[in-house]
Amino acid sequence: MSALPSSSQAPAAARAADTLREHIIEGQYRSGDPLREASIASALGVSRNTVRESFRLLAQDGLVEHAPHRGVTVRSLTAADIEDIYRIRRALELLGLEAVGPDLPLLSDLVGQAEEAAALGDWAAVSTADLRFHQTVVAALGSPRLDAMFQRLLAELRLAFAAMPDPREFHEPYLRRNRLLVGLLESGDRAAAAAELVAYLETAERALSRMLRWRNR
Amino acid sequence: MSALPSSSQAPAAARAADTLREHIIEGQYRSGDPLREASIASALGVSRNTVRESFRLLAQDGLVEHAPHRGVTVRSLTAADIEDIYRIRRALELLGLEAVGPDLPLLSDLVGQAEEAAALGDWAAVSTADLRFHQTVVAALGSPRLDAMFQRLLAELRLAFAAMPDPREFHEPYLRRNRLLVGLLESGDRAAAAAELVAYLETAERALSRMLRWRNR
DNA sequence: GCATATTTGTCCGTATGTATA
DNA sequence: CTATACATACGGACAAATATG
Repeated sequence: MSALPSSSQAPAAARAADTLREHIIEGQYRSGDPLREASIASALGVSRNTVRESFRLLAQDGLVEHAPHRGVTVRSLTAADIEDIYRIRRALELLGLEAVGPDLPLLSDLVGQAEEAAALGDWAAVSTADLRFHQTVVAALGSPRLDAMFQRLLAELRLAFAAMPDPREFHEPYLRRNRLLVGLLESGDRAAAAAELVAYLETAERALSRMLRWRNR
Repeated sequence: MSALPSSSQAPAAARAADTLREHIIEGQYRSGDPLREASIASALGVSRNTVRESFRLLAQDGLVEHAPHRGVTVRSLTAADIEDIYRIRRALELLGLEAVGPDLPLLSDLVGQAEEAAALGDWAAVSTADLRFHQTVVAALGSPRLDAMFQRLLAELRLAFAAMPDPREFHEPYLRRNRLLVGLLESGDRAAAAAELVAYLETAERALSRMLRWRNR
């Protein structure tokens, strides 16, 4: 499933990419912000060459954009991006739902993790557990390539999550919905589970595109 | 639709990646072959830094693998890879087929290009036109992300194509099948078109996995 | 539109660590 | 186990493109 942080003995470029990825996901840079090679190099204590390599890695995740001679900027999502992402989510997660079987306890456990994080008010952790939940649904399809693609997709989504003004208001409703979804799956009611998933995605997409429209004036 | 070669004034890393991509696709390196930074740098007349950056770009296409402290090697596909790729092709191209409409003349034109290339015995060009044909089918879905993913998928496939002993025997049958497919679409018989596409993919997958099994002892 | 400052693009030399014959 | 080849990483330098006043 990857998405693991690189160990301390991993290549410097990978470690640099990890810290930058975290900073971006946590919203420490805003969409469109330029990432200057020199300042980041000195901030992370690595050379400019290493920073440039880490940029290429981040570009693979869709978290930054690279424009020749203008450097990289934090990716900024448009309304069309949100639409595209959620269209694909609907298609893939619905397919995945039909294949979910032995992973059900894992899904239930992930909802539990999200609930614990919510109790602590750690909405970043809630978000992480939520995304891992949906990644697990897709993983039921057993396709490494779809897994990788979906992971990039969710990484992009975090850009939008980071821009949400009230994380709690955004993430809290999904706790109950995911719990409900697991219940429906456990009771074997696939049709109802599918309907609930579609409704979930619909709600999230609306909230995000509303935020985007608001943010872009 | 991208996949365009970088212009001569593009960054050196991008140009180097283009050259290497072409070499790999044309089968000048065999699967598993190591790509040595130093030798490639001197061969292309660029610095090792630039070569390293180009490696990161090629990794995005899935054409090379990067192992820490062991450098990059030309990706080698397994039977599981072929299976995964064709499962996704079936799903995406069938969806795309339903959305094909105003692109029909373009599809017909691409088959024409393939036929011309075949007449000249240029099987690499036949392969390119064929892949572009299927890329166009998926493009009918109108999703930039699915387009990008599909392009990576087809780039990986070319690794297997390059390993085919007799390109003509492999590619020739698909000319007629694509022409047939366009005819069925033009006559509006979507069901028959879908069936033909599935049969096409089945044949190709079989041929490739047979080759893989033979090649790996 | 021009001159200047900033930043990226690219190369080189070198030192260190890692894997393998 | 040692030797060697190679990747990793740094820092400095300069050219080229872009942004800024």
